[in-house]
Amino acid sequence: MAKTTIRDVARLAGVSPSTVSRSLRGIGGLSAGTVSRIKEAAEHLGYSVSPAAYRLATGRTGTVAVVMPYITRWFFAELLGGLEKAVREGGLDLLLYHVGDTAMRQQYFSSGLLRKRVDGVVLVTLALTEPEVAALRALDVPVCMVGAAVEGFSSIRIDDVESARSAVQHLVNLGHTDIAIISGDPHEPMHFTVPLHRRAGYHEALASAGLMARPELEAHGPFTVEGGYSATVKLLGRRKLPTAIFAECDEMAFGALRALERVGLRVPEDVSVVGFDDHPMSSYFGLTTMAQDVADQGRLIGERLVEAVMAPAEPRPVQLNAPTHLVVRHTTAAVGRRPERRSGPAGGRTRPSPSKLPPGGDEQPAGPPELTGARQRRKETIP
Amino acid sequence: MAKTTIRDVARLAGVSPSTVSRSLRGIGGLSAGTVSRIKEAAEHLGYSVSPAAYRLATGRTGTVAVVMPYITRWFFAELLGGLEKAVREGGLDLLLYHVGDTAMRQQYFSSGLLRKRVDGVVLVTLALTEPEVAALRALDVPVCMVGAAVEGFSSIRIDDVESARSAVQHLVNLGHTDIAIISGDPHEPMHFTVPLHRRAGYHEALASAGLMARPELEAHGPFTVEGGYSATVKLLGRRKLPTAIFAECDEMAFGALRALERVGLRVPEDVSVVGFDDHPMSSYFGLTTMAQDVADQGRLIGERLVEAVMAPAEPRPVQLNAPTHLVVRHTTAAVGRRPERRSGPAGGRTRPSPSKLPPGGDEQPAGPPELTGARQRRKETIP
DNA sequence: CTGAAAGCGCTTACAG
DNA sequence: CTGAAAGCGCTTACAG
Repeated sequence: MAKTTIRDVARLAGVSPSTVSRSLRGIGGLSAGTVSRIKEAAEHLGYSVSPAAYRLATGRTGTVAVVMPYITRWFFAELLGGLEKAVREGGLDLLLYHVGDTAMRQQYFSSGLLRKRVDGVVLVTLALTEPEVAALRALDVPVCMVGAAVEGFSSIRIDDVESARSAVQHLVNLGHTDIAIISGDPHEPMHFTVPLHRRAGYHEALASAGLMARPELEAHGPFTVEGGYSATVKLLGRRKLPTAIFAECDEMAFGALRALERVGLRVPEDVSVVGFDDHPMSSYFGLTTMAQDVADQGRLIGERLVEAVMAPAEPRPVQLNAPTHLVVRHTTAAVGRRPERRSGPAGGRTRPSPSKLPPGGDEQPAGPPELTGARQRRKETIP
Repeated sequence: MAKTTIRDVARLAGVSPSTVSRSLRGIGGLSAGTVSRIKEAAEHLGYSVSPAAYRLATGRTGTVAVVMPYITRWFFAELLGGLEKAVREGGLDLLLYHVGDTAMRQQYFSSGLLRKRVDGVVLVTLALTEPEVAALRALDVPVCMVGAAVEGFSSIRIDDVESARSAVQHLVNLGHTDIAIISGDPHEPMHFTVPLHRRAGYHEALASAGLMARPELEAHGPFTVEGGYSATVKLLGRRKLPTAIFAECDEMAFGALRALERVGLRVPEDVSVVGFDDHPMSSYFGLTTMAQDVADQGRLIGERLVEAVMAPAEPRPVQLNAPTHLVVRHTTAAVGRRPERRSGPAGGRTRPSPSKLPPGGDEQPAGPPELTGARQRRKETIP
């Protein structure tokens, strides 16, 4: 059954293989009788074209590659979901490539692993070097980018700078002046641009409010809960305590909330927190955040790629801009709402001892475990 | 450059194409000089074999398919990460297929979309029907399963029944007798077996403790935060309130914690909660849970598939068993630790009014937003 | 409207 | 140890 060839179908239908081929691809004006006879024969034999032969004959693979630096992180899984849907609905197969570090990048780009293998590629949040761009161009297939843009390639992205600026502006509007940022490591080897841009937006907001950017208000770590936790721990160990924290992604914000909780700082009374993404768990935390629709970005760029792959002539690249919007929940509040800080300009607040800060792991002091509690209050804050 | 063929290499190296082919595949005893000359020529021309031609000539695709019903949910994203790594290290490509509903299943299995397209397949948590199994066998390639087992296919899975039983036994050991379960919908159309098995384990634990299974202690929803939230809301709207809840996955447990919080029930004082999976955010919640290493399962079955695909003769299928272990944190406690419930066997507890339960969405009453607070207490419960 | 033939770029017995 | 040739299963000008 799986071995049925176009010749078998031709024989059974009493026509030549070329006719079968044309008929199957719906080409040319075949007589209706012939067409239905062929269709029947093909059905009867359970025939399906050999992708390998088709590829060799036409040069088209019917496949696109998705290349991303993470798979399990929320943003990437979400994007992959949207992409897969669009790509499959477009009738193409999706090849998944994970490039987690610079060594893997080498492999993928310079050694041309994608060559002759795909009809299109989408790169996710990868900041391409010149040689990488050149290698991609040499592939001579449509290339799409998510979260970055390169001349000649289609792309979709949010405005990270402006979105971050606006998130921080929300904090400024609430009267905060000591606004910290927990960001991605600006020196990590993959050179992701997202953290850079969001940090730039943070600085813009500060500057336009006439606030100084102070190094002691910046800390970084990976875009994970743990990364946000440890970055916040660093922040809390310094001389100057922030009254607000901008987290470059929600996962980091979750970690920040955890760290603040552990040292007894209340959110938003003592510290406001704003995140970025609107992760599905953010509403649980009542997290104020800059929302983006990631699955939709995947869908849109996927459709774009399908279109480019299918088109007889490659259409001009387009730069799509995905929207973001601030979702105000309950982790941000005006500075004025923290009455206990009014007692003095500088001395009215006790700094938690950094030495008491626990690591981010699982181990915790014994004592009566209580997770919820605080009924009256919390009942109104968490959906 | 991308158009270089084996003939070009042969010409440049001064040998025949067949020799080039052999040399490149490391076959036969070629003279060292020839080999290096060929290698040089290939390098110089930037030659890489055409996958399509290779496939057509050998019948091997160098590709495996991963078929799963979800992409973004934690378990699946995590598994995919492990799989991708193993598959790529094995030198194979990974084709991703999402089959989200029964209609898509039809497509994938009956219409033989995978035919001649892959050298192997891994199906994730799909409960295959007989025709589907037959279609898969007709593919005549190694098939691996995750979270399910079929005669003749290799598989990896945890013991869901036993693991769930053991999680619930933990609750029994703490003296709980009114133990509820929030489970996957037993009647959803995809017929996933995981919820069924975990529910069976729950019933086993109950039975062996001499406890009655009571329908009013069961509620279900999808394996998501929202699913767990709404299932718990259902639970709390009934006559009989549980003193403990077993959530079939951690995401549901998060939703349960949220719902309990909202009605002012404390965890674990009023209600104990145990989850399943050990999601990375579980330690944040101090959630007691039955842990499994999902990425490792992906890696193991991926290696197994690679091995089967590469082997000259298909090795015998193996059934791998992945371990689980209970991680006790702070959402479970002995019944005796809830002093306020001692006042009376049945009347000592106020049931929260179900009418006050809000929907799972984002909207919440205004009022002073407070997320953390309860400093002294919480600081000891959350890592 | 339909066939016969060449060609896509490899691999692999088969000869030498 | 190395070539020449057939074949993998399609598609597509090229004839008719």
